[in-house]
Amino acid sequence: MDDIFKRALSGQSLFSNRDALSSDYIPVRLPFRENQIIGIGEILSPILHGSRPSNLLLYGKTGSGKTAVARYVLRRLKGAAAEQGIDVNICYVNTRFAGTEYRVLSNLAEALNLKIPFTGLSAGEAFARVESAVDASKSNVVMILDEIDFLVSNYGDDIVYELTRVNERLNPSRVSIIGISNDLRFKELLDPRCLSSLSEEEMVFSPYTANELKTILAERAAAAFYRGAVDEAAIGLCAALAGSEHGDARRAVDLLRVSGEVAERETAPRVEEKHVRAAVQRIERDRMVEAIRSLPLHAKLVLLSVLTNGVSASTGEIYQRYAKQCRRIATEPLTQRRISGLLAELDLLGLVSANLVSQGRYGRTKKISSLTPIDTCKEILSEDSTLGSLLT
DNA sequence: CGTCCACAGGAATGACGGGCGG
DNA sequence: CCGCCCGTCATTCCTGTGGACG
Repeated sequence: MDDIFKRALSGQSLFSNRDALSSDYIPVRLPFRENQIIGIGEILSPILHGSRPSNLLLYGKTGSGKTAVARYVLRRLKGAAAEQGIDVNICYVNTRFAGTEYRVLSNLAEALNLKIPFTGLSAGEAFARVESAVDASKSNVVMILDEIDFLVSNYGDDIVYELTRVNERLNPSRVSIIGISNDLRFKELLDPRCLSSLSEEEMVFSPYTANELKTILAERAAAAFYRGAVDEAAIGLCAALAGSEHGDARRAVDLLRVSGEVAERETAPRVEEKHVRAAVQRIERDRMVEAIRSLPLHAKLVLLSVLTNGVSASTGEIYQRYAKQCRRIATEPLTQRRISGLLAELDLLGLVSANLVSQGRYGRTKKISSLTPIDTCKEILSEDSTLGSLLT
């Protein structure tokens, strides 16, 4: 332990500023997004002479810089407005992290320095409070609704619609909305009345190319690591791995950070390609471990049933097995309908693969097979004391 | 060419633990 | 303390369906 601290103190650490690789870091420069930055700046600039800017919709796949660009421009705008004595409030909410309609509202309220109990109010009441907070602020409020496609596809467009209409009732406060969507077909989900007011302006973010990723990573690396602490080949590999997916910059940056941590832990003098490869494994494993750990009991039981069932099995077979496991630990099994739902969730988490197959005369079912290494999986499941006796 | 299997997956509903304002 | 509303998880009931079998 002393050694670790000593090394950290004596400057053996590879990171000079690890935060530069964290997910909510907004870099000083956003290469390859100049056009979007200027475009959004122009769209929002009416704020500076006291009128309401158009609402705006940003499209693009994950890690294409939408969020970073939006936050970057708003930060600059806020600064410029402050010089003019204009008050700008920025509310950023990631609707998927927020989870529910209600929590989106509560996050918006929080950004306006309004405390809303995390449960207990009706959605209407919560909305009214947000609105009155906006009113009371007597300022320009810009709301960024990140991953807005999640909100709309799960909870409908009521909130979005109401938010776009708030301006009709408020004076002098003004609300403008920046919606950010990962789903390019998002517009189809939206009611036309809502669409026209939300997407007064639109902007598409195309994925970064592998070369662009490389430049971006090099800049981040320069900010985050000491000089010479990262091999250029390692950066190239990070970029290539993330680029082969769809140019996801967030993934690339995460990968680089974890690579750095791996290298640091083995006290390597610099980050090399092998550390990147190890990082890929670690990220995947961590994701899996975390996913399994946070599973509720019955989902774990279902997962266990899938694991112990050889290559692949139908929903019905899994259910039989699951019910048996339940009896062994004296737990009331859930219904098959529910298990079907849990299997779908496990599929979504990537812990299990479920494929719909039709066997004609012999019905239609999902063929379920495990995607996770059985041993690691059991190891994590065995942390749950209620499952202990099932794992021998 | 229709039947009918073995489920998928939507909708409505309810139990539960929690917090609200009065 | 009450009546109300919340989100979450689960149940019940339901309609839908691809294709081998007859």
